[in-house]
Amino acid sequence: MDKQTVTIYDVAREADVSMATVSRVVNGNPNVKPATRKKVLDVIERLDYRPNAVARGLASKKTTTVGVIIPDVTNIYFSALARGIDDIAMMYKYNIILTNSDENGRKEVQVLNTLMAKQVDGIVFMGNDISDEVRKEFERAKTPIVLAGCVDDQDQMPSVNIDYTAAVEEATKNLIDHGNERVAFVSGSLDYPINRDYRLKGYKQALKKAGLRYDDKLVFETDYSYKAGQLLQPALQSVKATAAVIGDDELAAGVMNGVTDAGLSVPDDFEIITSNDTKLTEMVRPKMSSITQPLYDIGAVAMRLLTKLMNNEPVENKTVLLPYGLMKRASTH
Amino acid sequence: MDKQTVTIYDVAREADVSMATVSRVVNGNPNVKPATRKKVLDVIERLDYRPNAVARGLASKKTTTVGVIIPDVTNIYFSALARGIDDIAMMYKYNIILTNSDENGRKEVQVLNTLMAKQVDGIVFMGNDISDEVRKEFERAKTPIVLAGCVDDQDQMPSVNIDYTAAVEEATKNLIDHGNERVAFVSGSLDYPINRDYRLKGYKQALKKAGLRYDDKLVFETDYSYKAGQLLQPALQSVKATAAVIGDDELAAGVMNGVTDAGLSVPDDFEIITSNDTKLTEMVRPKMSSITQPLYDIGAVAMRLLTKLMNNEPVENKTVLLPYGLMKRASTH
DNA sequence: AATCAAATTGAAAACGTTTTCAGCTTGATA
DNA sequence: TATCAAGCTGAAAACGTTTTCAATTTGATT
Repeated sequence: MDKQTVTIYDVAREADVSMATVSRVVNGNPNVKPATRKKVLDVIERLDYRPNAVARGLASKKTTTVGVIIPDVTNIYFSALARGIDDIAMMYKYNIILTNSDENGRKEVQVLNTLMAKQVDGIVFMGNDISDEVRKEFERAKTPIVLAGCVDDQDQMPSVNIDYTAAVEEATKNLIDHGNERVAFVSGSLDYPINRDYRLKGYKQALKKAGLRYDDKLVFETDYSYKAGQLLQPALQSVKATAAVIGDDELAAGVMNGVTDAGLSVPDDFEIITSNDTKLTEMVRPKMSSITQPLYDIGAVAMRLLTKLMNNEPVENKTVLLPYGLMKRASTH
Repeated sequence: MDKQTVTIYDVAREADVSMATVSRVVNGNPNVKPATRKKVLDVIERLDYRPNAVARGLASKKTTTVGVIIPDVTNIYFSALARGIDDIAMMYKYNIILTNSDENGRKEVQVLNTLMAKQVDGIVFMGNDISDEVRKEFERAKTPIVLAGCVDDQDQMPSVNIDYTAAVEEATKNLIDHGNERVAFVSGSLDYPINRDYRLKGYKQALKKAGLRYDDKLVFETDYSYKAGQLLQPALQSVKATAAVIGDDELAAGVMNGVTDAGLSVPDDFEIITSNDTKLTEMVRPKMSSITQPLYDIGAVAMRLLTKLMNNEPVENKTVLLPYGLMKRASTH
């Protein structure tokens, strides 16, 4: 039934050497006489021997596997990060255990436990928020953890992000400079520090510098979904907003289509700047102006940082900010 | 440095029982006296003991981990399947090792090897094609494999799909019924059986039944990308196509925007039906009519099927076809 | 030929579980 | 009270590697 599995012991016997020697050649240890190496390699080939990574993991206490916690793979923003993570992981011979958390604290805790149980060598965590329970798990972890596209308001964890405050400030300023006096701030939950402490702060700063009064009627807290955006149009109109900075591309697409479907023109009647510069921004009409973020790179750099941490290599800067930009497309003047 | 790790042995000692008993209570084996169970659970709690899944995997020969090979997580079609896979996996207490293959045969083979080395209990494979080398790896695998959104032209592997031929035939017929005599077929590589043997076949059947001549000038073979679609407009115009059935939503969005940007009207001058019914179809203007597929379910069902295979449960039907539909939106009359 | 360091090798002990099998308890039944 | 089955429990052998440490071999040097 089960296909026969050949072990290091079989190879040792056939090659007439010890397991230790086989282990050495498999692991590329140079302390093996070339002739012996060849002999062993031949047997390995003949028997079609594959080292068992689980046994290896147990003996060496390294699994070459890292955990990745993602809110939802289906979200184009996070999947771009995930792609960066996986590519770099592969480059460094790691595999990735990917799990969707739905930003659900309980699920996150549970997943963290499973990952630790599986002895992953490290973890990349994505999400908008780090709940207290999650933070507690982070602390008990025996394993390095880095945050990607996820801000730590207590500034303890290694992380890779952009300067959301500055980016939103710049975007808001841009809209104000176009003559908009009532710029809406459309965001995901303000319980998330990334929105409350960073993005909103940037928005307020821009207002202040422009001498505009902050009006919390212009702040819209919703969830990151296309649908939510679409339904926002009446509310936006009722507060006389003529522009919006929006925290997520799908949400922005929703807002834009809501506005457009209501017969208004983007950008003539309503200007929009979104935040993540995913490929969605180019697919939608008009194309959306956006804060640009190096999405793939955020994931890639996070994973690279993690490899250093896992190797106990010195790390100059544990919280890295990647450069952002502002990409003008057709949803702004 | 390394935080102390507590083992089953420590628990056994503290609770004054054997490892076997600890193992039993951890695994919920009923053959333990309630008093003993409580005693052990208390110690587990006190020492904060977590079973080591790697050791467990070695001893039990089960890792509760499955491999998932995906062309690109960033592709909204595949990420929808992936989400279905992960949810069901979690429901059955499995984790997922996710790796991007880029449809690259060599990478696929390499990944399969890593997955087998890591002793995954099963594999879900996504992709447009199964190369000979990949098929060979499938055959040596000691582990069940199921295909999701991936067709096996040799009809040997367990798989979950929709009836692409019938779906494309219906879509094409719909376009023809609207009076289009020159319906283009825009597809990914025709090296992929899913396109060559299934979708194209449906297209031809519809033509035939409508008494229209098959013209290979109307068949466009390209890659699944927005950009590729956008660039297709001049070619489509030069062969006087007035409608198209398109094999991928991003590609379709590209075609549609290409057509629109060239000053033509969709659907008045050009009708479009796309294939995957991802959320993109709703975000784009006009919204795209599409063949509907239960994307999430394809992944979910594939994973469910895999769990049965992993448990050696009897399976009635190894190649399942889920129902498809046709969703009329604004890109067709 | 003797010597010594370096290069190669192997024996055996981890690694932390599960699982088998035999033995011990227990309580009910005859 | 003797007997027996059922319920619990523990000892120890896997599982398939890596790793340590000592032993052996080798080759150059004197």
